[in-house]
Amino acid sequence: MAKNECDLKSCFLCKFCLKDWIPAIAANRKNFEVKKGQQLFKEGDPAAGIYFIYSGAVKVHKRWDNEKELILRFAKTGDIVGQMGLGPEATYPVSATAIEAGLACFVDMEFFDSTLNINTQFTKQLVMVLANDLKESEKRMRNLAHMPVKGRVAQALINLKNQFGTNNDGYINIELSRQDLASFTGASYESLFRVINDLTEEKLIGVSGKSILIRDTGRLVNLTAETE
Amino acid sequence: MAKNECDLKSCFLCKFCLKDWIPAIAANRKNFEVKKGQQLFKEGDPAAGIYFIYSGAVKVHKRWDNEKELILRFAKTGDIVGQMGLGPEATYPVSATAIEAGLACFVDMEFFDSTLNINTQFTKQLVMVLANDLKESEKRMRNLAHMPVKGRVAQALINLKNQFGTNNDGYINIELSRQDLASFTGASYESLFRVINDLTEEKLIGVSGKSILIRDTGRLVNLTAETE
DNA sequence: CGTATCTTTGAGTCATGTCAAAAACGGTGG
DNA sequence: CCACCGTTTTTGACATGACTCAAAGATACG
Repeated sequence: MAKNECDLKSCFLCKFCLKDWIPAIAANRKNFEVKKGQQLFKEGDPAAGIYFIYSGAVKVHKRWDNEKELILRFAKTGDIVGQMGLGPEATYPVSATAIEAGLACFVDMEFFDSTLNINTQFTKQLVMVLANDLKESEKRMRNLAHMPVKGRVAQALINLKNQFGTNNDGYINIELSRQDLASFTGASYESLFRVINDLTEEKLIGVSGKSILIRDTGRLVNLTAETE
Repeated sequence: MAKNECDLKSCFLCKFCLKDWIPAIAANRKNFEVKKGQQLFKEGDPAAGIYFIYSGAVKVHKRWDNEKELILRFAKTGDIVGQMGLGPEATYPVSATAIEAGLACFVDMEFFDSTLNINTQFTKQLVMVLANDLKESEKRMRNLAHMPVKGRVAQALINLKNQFGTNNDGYINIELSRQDLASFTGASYESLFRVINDLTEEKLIGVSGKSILIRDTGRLVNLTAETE
């Protein structure tokens, strides 16, 4: 393999980049290992650049009140993190923290920006990614406003299953702390706990340690529609 | 003015488009008047294309439950609507309805897509717009999860003032029904009503019909920080 | 084996939504 | 100009979902 080609198949950056631009990427990217719990950046930091996740998992979250936070979304292999640092404001509006060790790639904003100027296909792909994130965000926003906690937990579990898939036993392929799951659904720790209990008793899900198994997708989906 | 040049200064599409692409735009766009209350599209509709708002005001909203909705954002002169129709899903995930009469421009998805392929500057601008929308959306999401209604109303009023400005008397330059204001803050009609009352009594705002005047920005901003 | 960190449970409180009904408003047509 | 009807505003009472607080069990861990 040529030294200046991307050796990582799931590199969003390389996948959609011009052939003759790839050497420049190789020269400008910084690959590095990420430890569990490591913070890639936090809200308020100067927006230094964009991160591409090769492996592992990262939570993107936003604080409220020094105590509470909301997890906005998760990024895993092939996803981008830090794109909200784009635009005139020079700081990240959110934080990004690894929940699973892995490998990431950093590209500084200046180089990223020049890529956007040069590479239409890449920029277009970014538009698609952002449009999708926006769609998801607006859907969750609506849910936060109108859907009760139980439905939101159901929705969160469905989303997690879609994003991370399941292992051999059918358990969702991500281990989240209860606290993180609560922050992801926008509920308190205790509320989440009780709902998880309910769902287990009603046999909609199964729990083993931190792993969660969806037993009855149909009824879980019903919870997300509720009054309809 | 040449017939094939864009005659509308606030056309996002033309402003960032290549000179030699503008004739193609002129041939492919459809300008039309929008009446108050007119629905540009509704969620579930096939994503036919993108709308550019020249004048007037449009709300972008998402239903819940046939009764309730959340207003996600407003679009006015220079803004784009329908961009969430981008991507593999062929339907709009939201609705767009005029709250003020005005002028809009429609470009079908196919042509829009080919513009994205050809015009890097335009595509890059779109990235910036989307990144900004995403930022705003995620902020509001966090607020919906953790900020009490009063703070959200305060935030909504501040946002409206920033987006629409004020008229000679200092009143925010948009007339929203109370119902719409409630849907925008993610609260019930009655809750919104009581909060507006409170704020008026506390002399943070003034109300005249549907128009609202911000009297004390400082204390209003405090409400959005609350416990900090 | 003791200390710290999570889990689990219970009880109490409060913010917000719901429901219902009265009052005010606005337009329309006679 | 007024009587009427539909809509929006305003108010009160109430129900309840969800958060908070606090404390007792577990579990991990050095």
